[in-house]
Amino acid sequence: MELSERKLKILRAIISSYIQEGEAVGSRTISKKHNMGISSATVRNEMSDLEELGYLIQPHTSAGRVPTDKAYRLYVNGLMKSTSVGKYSEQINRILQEEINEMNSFIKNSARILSNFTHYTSFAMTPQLKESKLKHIQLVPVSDKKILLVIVTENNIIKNVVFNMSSSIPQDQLNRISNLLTAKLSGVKLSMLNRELKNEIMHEIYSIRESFDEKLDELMVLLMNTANQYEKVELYYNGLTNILNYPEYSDTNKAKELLSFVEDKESFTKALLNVEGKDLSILIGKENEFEQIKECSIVTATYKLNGIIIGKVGLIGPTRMDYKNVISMIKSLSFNINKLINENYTDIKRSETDG
Amino acid sequence: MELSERKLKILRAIISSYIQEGEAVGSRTISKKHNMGISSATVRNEMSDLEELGYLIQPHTSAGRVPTDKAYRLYVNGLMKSTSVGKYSEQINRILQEEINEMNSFIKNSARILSNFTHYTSFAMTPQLKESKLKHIQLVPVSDKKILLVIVTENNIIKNVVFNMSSSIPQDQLNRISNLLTAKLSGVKLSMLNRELKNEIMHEIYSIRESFDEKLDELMVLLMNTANQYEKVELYYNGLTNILNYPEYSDTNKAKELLSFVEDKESFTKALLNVEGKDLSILIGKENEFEQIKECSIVTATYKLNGIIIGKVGLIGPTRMDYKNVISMIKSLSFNINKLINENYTDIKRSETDG
DNA sequence: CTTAGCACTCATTAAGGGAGAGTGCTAACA
DNA sequence: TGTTAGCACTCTCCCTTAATGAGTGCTAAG
Repeated sequence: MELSERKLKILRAIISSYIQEGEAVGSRTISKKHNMGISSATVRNEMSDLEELGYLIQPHTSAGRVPTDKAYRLYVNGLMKSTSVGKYSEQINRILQEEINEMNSFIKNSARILSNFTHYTSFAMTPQLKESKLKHIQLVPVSDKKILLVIVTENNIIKNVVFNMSSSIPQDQLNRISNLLTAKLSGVKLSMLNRELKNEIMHEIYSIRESFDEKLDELMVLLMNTANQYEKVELYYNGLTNILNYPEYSDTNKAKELLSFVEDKESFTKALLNVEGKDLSILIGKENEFEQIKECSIVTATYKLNGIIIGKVGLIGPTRMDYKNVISMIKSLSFNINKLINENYTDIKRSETDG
Repeated sequence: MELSERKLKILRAIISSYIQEGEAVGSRTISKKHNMGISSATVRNEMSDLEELGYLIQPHTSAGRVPTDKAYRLYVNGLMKSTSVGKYSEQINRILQEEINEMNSFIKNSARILSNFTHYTSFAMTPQLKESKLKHIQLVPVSDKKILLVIVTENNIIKNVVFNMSSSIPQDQLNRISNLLTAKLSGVKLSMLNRELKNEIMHEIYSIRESFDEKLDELMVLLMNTANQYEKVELYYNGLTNILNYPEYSDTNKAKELLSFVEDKESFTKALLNVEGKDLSILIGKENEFEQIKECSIVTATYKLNGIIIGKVGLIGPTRMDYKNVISMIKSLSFNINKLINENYTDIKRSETDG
């Protein structure tokens, strides 16, 4: 059944009001404050219909009405006035620039911006790199038997891993091995590292016959074994306590339940990875998979590198979320993230000085 | 005025009970449950004295009594049965080992252990390195004009900074510069980097006359300018929401006030740095400097490298904290942190292969 | 010095009773 | 047929009142 123009108008008014005030909306409020030129009785009739259709519920008989998840869904799908990329775009761009040099700081900064501007709890995932290609490998001596492996991807993203070797390798050999590995592995995807590639490369390398074979072998094993670590995604939050601003969570137990869920990075990351990778995804209330967040909405945006999604930013708040503002904000943010990432972390032809 | 043996016994019983239950303790409870062989009336007389002496207060006339900060101070200073290094020491050691290779992960892990074992909110500061000496410097090409600077200190701690250069430097030159910088700067304290040292070193280097002077100059300026960044301390939390378990914070506003304070890493770090650097420091209630935590206790332990304090771990909770357990736990933890750090991150004679 | 006894205090809880917000329904009106 | 005024009804919220009970301080006797 299609909703009449008037029903839509009333529904929108109710949703707006509820998002603002957080209290059940009565017919009189709508009739008066939103100058509909319609009496409260008429509004009541319409509201009664809207309730029957599943867009509204009454907390109790003599309360006003509250929008359902279905109503919010309708709202974000088009009922709210569509939002352009927000007015804060330039400001966001400026703040993002401040931490552009290092990817993780950049992402951390993104989360901070989002919660500062929206007053919800924000989060940001660092890039997944399994599809990234290696560009440069550098081994750095740390201590006698510890070696730092620095990986630079073609996206200019940097990863560190420390290895424990069974015996020490002198500096000049480390440099030679670094050059060798860079030459052999550059252009190879991180996700390919842990395959039979190792044997193949070892074969090639053995044919050159260097004097540090057995060490190189051990090194390769370690390198391959820890390859899956590079996929490890970090999650940053900001504004966890913002949740406590909303009357929905004035009950400590409710607040605790939600905060504990969010604070547990592992399960929350899992939940986020499950979210479909659309440019902008909005999950409202019971659309969420996990019980603890079925009264929340999660808005996430992706960021891409060369067209491939590598991470997500977003925020979580009560279903009564200021979607309009939030969406405008998150669009601005992800627009700027994408722009800056692709300016600063994009694939570049390998420098001729390599190898 | 000295407290009589009996007064001390009663006070200890009250504190224990209040730490356990979180509710004002009455004379009857003490007389009965702690089998003192003393009537409640006698206990009342003693409690009245203790109140006059500032060890107890009554929330209201007909409530039992609650220990004051002064009472907790007495308690931790010796009233509670002294704690040995706890029984979980081995378990802690095992868990710490899992993330031993990289300092920041190690510290993050420490915070996790602390909150998991105590159910309070824990925190851990990453090492301050201004007193650390450089051991190795490696420049790694990232993109055309971006260079990664990897610093390894004599403590085997690794720091990364990405620079933007005005022009590109080929790989082989980067290696030569790296070697040069390692040779010139190893043994130098990080805190010395931003001084006139630069000019001195440049002087020396100029005398060697390489072909890339102006780039090196730029690089040195960047390196020196960002030197203060190496001191930047990171703060990790764990179990933020544990605070919500305690009835003291069943009021959302109180919880929010505290959580916001703790969540603000900058000001909280500042607060922590102000704490005197004893092996074990306990700040009870109003002993804390900041208004927002004057109803909390903060227990911190330091960790050292070669006898120098480089960081802190600790936890925050209501003044009604289970000091006995907490102190035992944190002693175990810091003991193991110190042990492992000094095994894995201790100064080592520079390898002969350097330079 | 200790303790039994007792009056007193005060938080907590439950019950009762407006007040107010909002509804549903009906009947009249355009 | 849709709209609206009117009204009874419902239910929450808040205030008051009263009962309960935990715990105290004081006194007087042991």
